[in-house]
Amino acid sequence: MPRPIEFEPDTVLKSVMLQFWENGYQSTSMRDISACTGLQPGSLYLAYQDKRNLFIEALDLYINQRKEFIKTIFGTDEPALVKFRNYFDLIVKSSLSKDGCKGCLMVNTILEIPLDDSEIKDRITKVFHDVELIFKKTLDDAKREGTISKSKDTNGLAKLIITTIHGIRVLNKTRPKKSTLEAIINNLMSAIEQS
Amino acid sequence: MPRPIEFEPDTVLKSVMLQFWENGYQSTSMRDISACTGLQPGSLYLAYQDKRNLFIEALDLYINQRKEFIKTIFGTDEPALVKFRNYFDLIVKSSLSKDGCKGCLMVNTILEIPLDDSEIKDRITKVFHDVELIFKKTLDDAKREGTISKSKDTNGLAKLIITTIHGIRVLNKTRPKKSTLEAIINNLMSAIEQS
DNA sequence: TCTATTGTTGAATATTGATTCAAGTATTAT
DNA sequence: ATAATACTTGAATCAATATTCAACAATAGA
Repeated sequence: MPRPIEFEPDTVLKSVMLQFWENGYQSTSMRDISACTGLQPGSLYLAYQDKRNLFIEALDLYINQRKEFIKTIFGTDEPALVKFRNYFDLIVKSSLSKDGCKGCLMVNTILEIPLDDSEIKDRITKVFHDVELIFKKTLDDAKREGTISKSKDTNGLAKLIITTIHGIRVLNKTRPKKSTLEAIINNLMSAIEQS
Repeated sequence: MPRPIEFEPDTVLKSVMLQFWENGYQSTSMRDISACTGLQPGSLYLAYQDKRNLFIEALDLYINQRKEFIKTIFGTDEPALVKFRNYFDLIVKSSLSKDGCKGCLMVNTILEIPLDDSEIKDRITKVFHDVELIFKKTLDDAKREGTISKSKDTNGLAKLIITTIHGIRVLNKTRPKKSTLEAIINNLMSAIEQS
């Protein structure tokens, strides 16, 4: 009976996500969103309630993409240290790409949102924690494979790794050179492998 | 001849800086600034031209405070590795304080400002670079003191350290536990000292 | 005391923002 | 075809924003 939707939800949400990623939450106006999606305010509000909710849906899309990305790297049966090397190489590669300066939407968001918006903050914090856990498990694998010392604090090392990744996302805003990123990664890899 | 200024510029600029630090550039309105300083719009605009310029002056105040902080730690004649330990301890301490979740105004800002605002971006990038250089020199001191291996890549290690600090500033938004921060720092210290 | 100069006030302005809504439109079941 | 339903349109609304300005006030030199 009803009139069918004219836009493709996946396409629209992706455009919205890219817009928020590039300009941040506050600096993206509903008019920008109207422009980049081709949807009029009425359609946007009917489909997504309000700006904040639209943002959350866009953020979720980003988060799911990231989770997929992590899974494709750490879900393989490669040696643990190779997984890290592959992951770091891709981080460097994306950092150097045209869009590298956009950083990470989760990192950008957690710094931008008001301190009291715990819904969004908790969503992002949870992802950080999940990723950290994947790092820890992979480091434990490395122990079992005999490629890192049994005495390593894999828990703390996992925390250092994700913290460094966050730091690189900050650094990306300054358009770092390839040699800079590689130096960071090489020293981080040394910290993982050493002793 | 002229009527003298009624407010204390240092006090006003400090209030403004704290406001921007807590809420970010976009989320701080001129009305907020009027409220937190007690100055009326007319006075603010006469003294500081516009919001962006006021922000830059507040940012400069923050930057100078940070430079002082770094100088008090790395300008001493303590052993190089003790300087780093002292610095990290203070980072942890401030991260755990009530205001720790505010992060670092420079990090917050470089993520929030539009990608094309190179004046502010370059100002912050330069500070990051200066700090990195202090780290590198201190690491070179450590080599001379014989507390780290001569084969260490002090340049890259300095980059890893500042990147980790940036990462901690991101992490601070998630209200990390003391043990988390200490684990990161301990593993970073290991990376500095090892082999 | 008077005047030139600069600081202060807070209401007014002009712009932009998110959001709403009345009117129109496309579909499908009848 | 028609009715019922849900989507689309884009102008209208309402609040908030940065900024300006005319009136007033305080100082210091004459």
